Amino acid sequence: MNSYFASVEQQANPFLRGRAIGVSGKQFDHSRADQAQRTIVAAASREAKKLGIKTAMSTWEAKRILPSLIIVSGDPEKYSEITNRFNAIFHEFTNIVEPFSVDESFLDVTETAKDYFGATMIAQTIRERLREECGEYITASIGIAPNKLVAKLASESHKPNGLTVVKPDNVLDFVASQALENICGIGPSLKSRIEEIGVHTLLELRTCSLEMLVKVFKNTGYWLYDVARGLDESPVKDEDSHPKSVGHSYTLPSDTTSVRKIQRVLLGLCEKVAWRLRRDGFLAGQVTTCVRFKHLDGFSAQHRFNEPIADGLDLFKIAWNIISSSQRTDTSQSRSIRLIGISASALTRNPEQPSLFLNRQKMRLVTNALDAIQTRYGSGSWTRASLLDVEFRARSSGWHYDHEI
DNA sequence: TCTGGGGTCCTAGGACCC
DNA sequence: TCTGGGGTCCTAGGACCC
Repeated sequence: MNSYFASVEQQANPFLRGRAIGVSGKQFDHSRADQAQRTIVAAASREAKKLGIKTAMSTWEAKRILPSLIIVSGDPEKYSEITNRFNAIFHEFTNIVEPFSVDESFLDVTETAKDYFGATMIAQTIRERLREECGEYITASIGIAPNKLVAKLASESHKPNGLTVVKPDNVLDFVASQALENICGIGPSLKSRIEEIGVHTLLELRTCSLEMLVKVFKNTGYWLYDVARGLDESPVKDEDSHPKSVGHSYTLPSDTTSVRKIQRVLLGLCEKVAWRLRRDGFLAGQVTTCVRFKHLDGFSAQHRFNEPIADGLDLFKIAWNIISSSQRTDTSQSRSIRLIGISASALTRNPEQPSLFLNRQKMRLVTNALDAIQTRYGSGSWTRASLLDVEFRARSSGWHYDHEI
């Protein structure tokens, strides 16, 4: 999809059409639009891009470059709803659909299209269906090729609203015409490592022997050898493969050393993650937390455990343990914290077996009831009292989460 | 007084086992 | 007189993608 979040917003709100808009990475406070806020431009409209706005710029910088830029707060739930809609359209044409990100999917149409003409027909029909179902502002660029590597490259070669076909006979020429960094998987670091051996284009990369590439890049060398030739055997994966991790992170409006604030944010994040785990029927066997300090340095640490969990408070206890036991968050040094993140992984399907422990069974009744409320009334319809920004506790000495949350 | 938030995959070292 | 070889799992960090 092209300028995805921005197009969705322009589709939803006619006032925004034809205007330079930037969709922010999180809630944007328009009452303090003149101040620097800790968010970035997650997507810029076509009009904004023309005027120099780039994805991942801070909104502060974007506003400096283009004061008339309209900042719209991002709405992830809305975007993933549209994503579900277009993936449903893709399923009209093949059963093999691999969502690659919120705005990109791979389709294997080998069986349904038969040849490149058929694939082109499918692409054009998909474009019509997108217009019908999602509106004319939400446009896609499509690439058709013998494999995922080249198809992705092709889809990005003509934007917006492009359709690029690379038949097998043209793969070598097409790949040779591309810059190293256009390849999905060659980022700034790998690019400079490649340039260090005197290779600056994909054509030059093709002259490198496999032995040399493996010697320099280890396993990545095999992949680079294939990339230079437009070879890619990786299959289009069916989407029923379940996620590997579920996480949330939050950048505080201002840095803090307050243990209470940090715990409150962490518990809120754990609650969100736990809710998604339960909603999607998963249990987590590993928790990773990450902390970023004032100057953007930070660390992450993880803990694996034997009895998988999907309860917010359980996640919190483990996550807090990780943070508080780390020497790098030593409270005597009380380093100012900017960001807190938590991620649940080692996911397994929840067999819905009744727990052996009575208090676990009771808690399950409570969480089931809370989940039902959340399903019916939406996220945010309940919260833990300890997440409220109110001083309501009588006792002020120390902090004991078992009692107070 | 600058850089969000959601992910995946790989690597390297250490603990531990036989 | 002396510590090989094969393997798994866990952890921290980094690169990369959108």
